[in-house]
Amino acid sequence: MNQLYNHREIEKKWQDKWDNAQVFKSATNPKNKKYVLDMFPYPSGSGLHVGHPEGYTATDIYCRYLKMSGFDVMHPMGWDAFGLPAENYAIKMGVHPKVSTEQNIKNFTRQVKSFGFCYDWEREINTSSPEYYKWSQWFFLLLYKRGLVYKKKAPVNWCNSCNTVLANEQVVSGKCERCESEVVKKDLEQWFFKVTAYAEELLSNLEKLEWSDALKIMQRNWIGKSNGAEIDFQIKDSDKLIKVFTTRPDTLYGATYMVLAPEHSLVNELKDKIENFDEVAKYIEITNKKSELERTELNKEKTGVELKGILAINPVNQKQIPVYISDYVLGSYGTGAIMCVPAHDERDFEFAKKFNLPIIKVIESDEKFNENNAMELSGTMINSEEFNGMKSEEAKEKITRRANGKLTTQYKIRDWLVSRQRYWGAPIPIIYCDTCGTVPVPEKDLPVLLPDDISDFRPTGKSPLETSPSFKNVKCPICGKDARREYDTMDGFVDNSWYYYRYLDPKNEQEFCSKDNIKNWMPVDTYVGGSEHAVGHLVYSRFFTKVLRDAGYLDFDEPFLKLINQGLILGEDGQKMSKSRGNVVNPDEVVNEYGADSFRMYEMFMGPLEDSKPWSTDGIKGQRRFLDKVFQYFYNFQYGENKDDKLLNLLNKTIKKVSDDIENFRFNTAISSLMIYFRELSKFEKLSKEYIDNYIIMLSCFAPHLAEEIWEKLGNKDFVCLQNWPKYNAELARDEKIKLPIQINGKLRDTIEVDAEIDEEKLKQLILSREKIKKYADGHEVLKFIYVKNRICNIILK
RNA sequence: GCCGUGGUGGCGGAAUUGGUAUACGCGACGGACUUAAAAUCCGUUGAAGGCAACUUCUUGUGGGUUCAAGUCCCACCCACGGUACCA
Repeated sequence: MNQLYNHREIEKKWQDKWDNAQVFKSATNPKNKKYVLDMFPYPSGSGLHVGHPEGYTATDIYCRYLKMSGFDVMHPMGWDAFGLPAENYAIKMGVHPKVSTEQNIKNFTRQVKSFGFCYDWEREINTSSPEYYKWSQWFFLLLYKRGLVYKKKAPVNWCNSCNTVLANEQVVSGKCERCESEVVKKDLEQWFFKVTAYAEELLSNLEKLEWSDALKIMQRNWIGKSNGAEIDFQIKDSDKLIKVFTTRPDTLYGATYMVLAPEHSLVNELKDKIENFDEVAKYIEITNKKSELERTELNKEKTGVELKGILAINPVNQKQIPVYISDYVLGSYGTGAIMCVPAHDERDFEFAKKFNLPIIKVIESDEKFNENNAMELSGTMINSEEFNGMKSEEAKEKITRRANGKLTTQYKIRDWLVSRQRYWGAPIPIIYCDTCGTVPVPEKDLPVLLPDDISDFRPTGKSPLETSPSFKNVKCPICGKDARREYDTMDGFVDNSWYYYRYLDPKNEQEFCSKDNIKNWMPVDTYVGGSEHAVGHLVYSRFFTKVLRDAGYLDFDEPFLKLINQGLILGEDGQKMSKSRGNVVNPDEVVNEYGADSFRMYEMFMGPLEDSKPWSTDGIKGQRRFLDKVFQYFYNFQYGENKDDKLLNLLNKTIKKVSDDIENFRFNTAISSLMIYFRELSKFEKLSKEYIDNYIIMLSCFAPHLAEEIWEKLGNKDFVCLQNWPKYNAELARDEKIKLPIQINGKLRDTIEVDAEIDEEKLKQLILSREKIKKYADGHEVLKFIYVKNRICNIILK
């Protein structure tokens, strides 16, 4: 009689039991700590995506394994609840963001809990709660105190649909990462965090992290370090200078013109001297109207306008060269102005061709130099007076000195724009007083609460906080006179740049986290999440940690030692899951129909964690089938005294394989070995405890509910998740007899079972006397006999 | 364009890091059970040829190194991800 495995009953039962017994509570005084962190989710309105439990199952298996192996594990979960998605959802549904966020968190909690993950729920955090965002505001003040926050009017990314500014990291190929509308530039006064102050360290410390090379390279490119020189060009008949940054000071003798970014301040300063200012002004206006996307469009023909009447003087040879403005020069990088060497820079070359500017070669290289291209390699100097004949690399420093320039370094990374003209975020803790100016809110007055007396959260381009009378007016903390608060709120990324500290001390009202707790648990040993945060969250978190270190709160440099990026789970059609494609898989339905254990097993079995892979409903059925068989087998099983050497050998191999695989996050092959062992195991009716218990313990990481149920059925006390992880015995895992493949001239012709310790000469005799081999070998001379121990044998015949 | 990752059966993938390619799972086909279907169980399953034992071919393409290549080297093609005139 087949006994059905009732996942709904069993999973609920064990989740409650774990809860009541508080088995996943983390230690207060860890000796042997491991901090395993998941990227916490945005509690969006659409509920959990099947991609979430992929990473969460991976860390869950790992944590269960670590616990059973004797480690004190920190494994928390929480909600990244502030930010645009939560607010946009609330506006759409016509409710207060607080209400919808609470609903969503409730739903997410139910969903996450349905998988039986071993989180310590007492540490749950919610970034939109005042107890949490008080400390986000405190971080703002800490940075302010340390000179790492400033307010500046600057051209910033503006999303016309979300009606707010965006950080560079939130602009994806010229579009808003949230709503995909085109992003335009606007001149606005905004708050920035000075991430650039740590650019060099953010770059150099990457080396000591156990992150994938791909991810490190992404960060390296984002930080974008370039070594070069700053050189001043005097403007003729003026006391003004054009300062340029170049990575190729060696090409200075080849500079035939200069270009300023259209937004460069010199353009206005030189207004009176520019003979064609009308034309120039028109060009600037057209540029301003362009969206970021249009301006950076690929293969666009170069445009620009000469500043007539303006000439710059090359500091090395006093040559007078024309000055242009063009949108191929960015105002935000370097000095916003460049010297142009068309012979040795592709973009300058294109521009020079179009405007008929002279092209002077100053470097020769062995490589062939096509007349339709710029030669961008290094080589030997020519046309450069006393530097001729010198290696160009060597000339860089010498020419810089000759030009009175200085060697410098530039980074692509920009300071982090943190102001948002939206409601659902932590208010920026700043007060504006007519007498005292910009005044930070005193720490004792934190948190600055989000006001409740706002009815309309729709984005208008100005923060909705401005419409709240209770929020707006405040007394100046210094002089006590009437003042007003900053209306803008902070980017949600501010909240999630430090959440991994708060988990360690979530109820502390005096500090963001006590020093003891930081010492006990940080840094994070293993961090798992999607690669979409490669340059945003992961850069900001590293920045926050470095600031905390310099402020004396901690003594390490990096928050996340090891990082694993799980791949995307695609729809059954191989495309990215989306509502419009109709290929979204709802985890609730899957858990309800097949159970959390089947879901967990399936997602781990799909393939390597890091890979993107398509969902398959048949695939999850297969896992359910396997678990059914396991349940079936153990349902009526009773321990006996029976032993079997072959099975014991396989058990020890399986323990080794599964342990290694879990430590390296290779869960697909771990499950495969668990299946292979079960196939052999199930051939026996009775077996002694070790064949069974060790197996159930291993299985409990992957299918914890089922494993507990079987464990209990077999009459065992206590939870299976509190058992010790099995140790493998190398002696028992070794094979005495091995199957050896035999090749003749590299082709497989035979296999032979031999003693593992057989010596080569004996083996050779044995093999050459075999009928199958004789058939090939007779009449041929054996040129070579290759034996790779326990691997293969290859006979080379003449 | 540049940078990165990857191309293995009908599908997801495995391969001890240079040593029996296709483990494990899915699907498909055949059989058992059933009035029938589902579920379950047993068997077959890279391709081609042969009644057969067996033979030949096969890891994106083309070369190379080696006793031996999915794995190493060179060239190319394709897919995915990142980036976007960064001077």
